[in-house]
Amino acid sequence: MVDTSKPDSDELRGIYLFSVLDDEQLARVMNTTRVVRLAEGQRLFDHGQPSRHYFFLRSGQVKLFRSSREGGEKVIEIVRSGETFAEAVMFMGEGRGYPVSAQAIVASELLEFEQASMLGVLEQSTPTCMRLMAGMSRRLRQQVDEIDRLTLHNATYRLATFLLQQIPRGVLESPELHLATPKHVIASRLAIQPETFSRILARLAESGCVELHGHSIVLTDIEALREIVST
Amino acid sequence: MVDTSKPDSDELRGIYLFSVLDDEQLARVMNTTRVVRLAEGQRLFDHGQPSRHYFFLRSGQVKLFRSSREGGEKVIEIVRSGETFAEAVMFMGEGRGYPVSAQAIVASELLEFEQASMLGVLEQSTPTCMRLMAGMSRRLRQQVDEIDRLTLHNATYRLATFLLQQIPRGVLESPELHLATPKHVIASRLAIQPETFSRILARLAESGCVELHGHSIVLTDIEALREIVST
DNA sequence: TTCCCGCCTTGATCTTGATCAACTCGCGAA
DNA sequence: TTCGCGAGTTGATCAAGATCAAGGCGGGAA
Repeated sequence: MVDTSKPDSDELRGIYLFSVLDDEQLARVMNTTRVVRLAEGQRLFDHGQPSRHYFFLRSGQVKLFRSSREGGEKVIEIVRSGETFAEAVMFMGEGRGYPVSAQAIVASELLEFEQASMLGVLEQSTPTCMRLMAGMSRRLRQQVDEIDRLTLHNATYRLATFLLQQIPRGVLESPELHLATPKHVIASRLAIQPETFSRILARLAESGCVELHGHSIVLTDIEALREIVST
Repeated sequence: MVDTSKPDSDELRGIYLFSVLDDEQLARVMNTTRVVRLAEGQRLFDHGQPSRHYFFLRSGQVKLFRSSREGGEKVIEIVRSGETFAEAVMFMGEGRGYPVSAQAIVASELLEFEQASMLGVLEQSTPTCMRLMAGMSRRLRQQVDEIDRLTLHNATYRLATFLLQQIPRGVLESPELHLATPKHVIASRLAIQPETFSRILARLAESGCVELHGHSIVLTDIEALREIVST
């Protein structure tokens, strides 16, 4: 059961970014920490809005996205519980604001931290700097992978890649995936229209790669999916 | 005239990332620094290759790109003289290697630094950590912008955005741009095929936005370009 | 100077995925 | 239970941009 109250130091130290802070540093972070609850569909922040906080998702699901004037929407990332986000924004001050918008996909509970206090802590804790840099570096690489997929590969490839990534660690054959996220959100994450998403999935089922049961998908032929991805 | 020999401490301190190091730290960096010269078309490193160095481009031009099995190529970034690159790779160890390939577009001269020595320096210099994090944060935001353009906007929008970004600081009207880079490389940077790139440029000329003179482009109607971008 | 090669352009056609439209299904509320 | 609505599916058509093909042009080498 997830705690729905003020965080204690144990919970904070369980967050990778804070795991090496001493008591005094942790206290500084904790002083400016708030619990935030979002209803389904509720916005946390908007693209361009001055950024003063970063977040840890205790429970629920949050999407980070960009929207265009014409009503288009591209999901940049689906944040899952146990992850932090918007930490990297800290270093641009309030300059250009958040680079994306954030909205709860389902009712969610978050911890909100102040950038200012963290900056002070970073000055003192080199190991924490290293942790933060490692995280940013990983995300940078993921973004390059994303651009690669978007420009060098088609929609079927992207969907197959996504499905393979969803396989839980350790499962070797015919895993059953439960989509905890509405399909149209996943479609946007993959830069595919919902109709096309549905059609491609149907085609994969047709060819025997997968079996569809509503929100659950059985990958009946992983090798075939790997084949699509390695082309 | 650019120095073609071993760098001195003045040159290194001119590099933003090193600008706040003390003499001893700078010496450590300098000890493992090499000068690298690349002929036009020469590779510096390949995607996936174990990463032990990062670089500063003294002169010339280098492209960072991804390629697909089918021969497709997407330019992720065009590095210009005075810029550093591959610094962010430092934190993943030699884990998955360079996330992109690097190749000289024209004959280039670079400084090559060892990641290992820099990691040691970072442990000691919090201000340098801050600089590095700021740089990574900026790049992260640029990548989000890139994904936004690729998924939410069409090729004409991307090209117009590119042209507007090329306007030198301070120039207000009808600037003349000199493309220092082959058009097919710019096309790849924008995820457009060379033919389409050429056609769109022709259409912009047709409609009076720009005037084409080989590698030089006069933006005769900046407002019209802004209009395209703000749609 | 001439030749040649690679970059660029232009034209014709094709393909992927978007768009428009209609319908089904399942679920929550009254 | 029925209603209504949003998500998802399926079908028909469309359009942006890719691909295939054929020159033109310009710069470097001999």
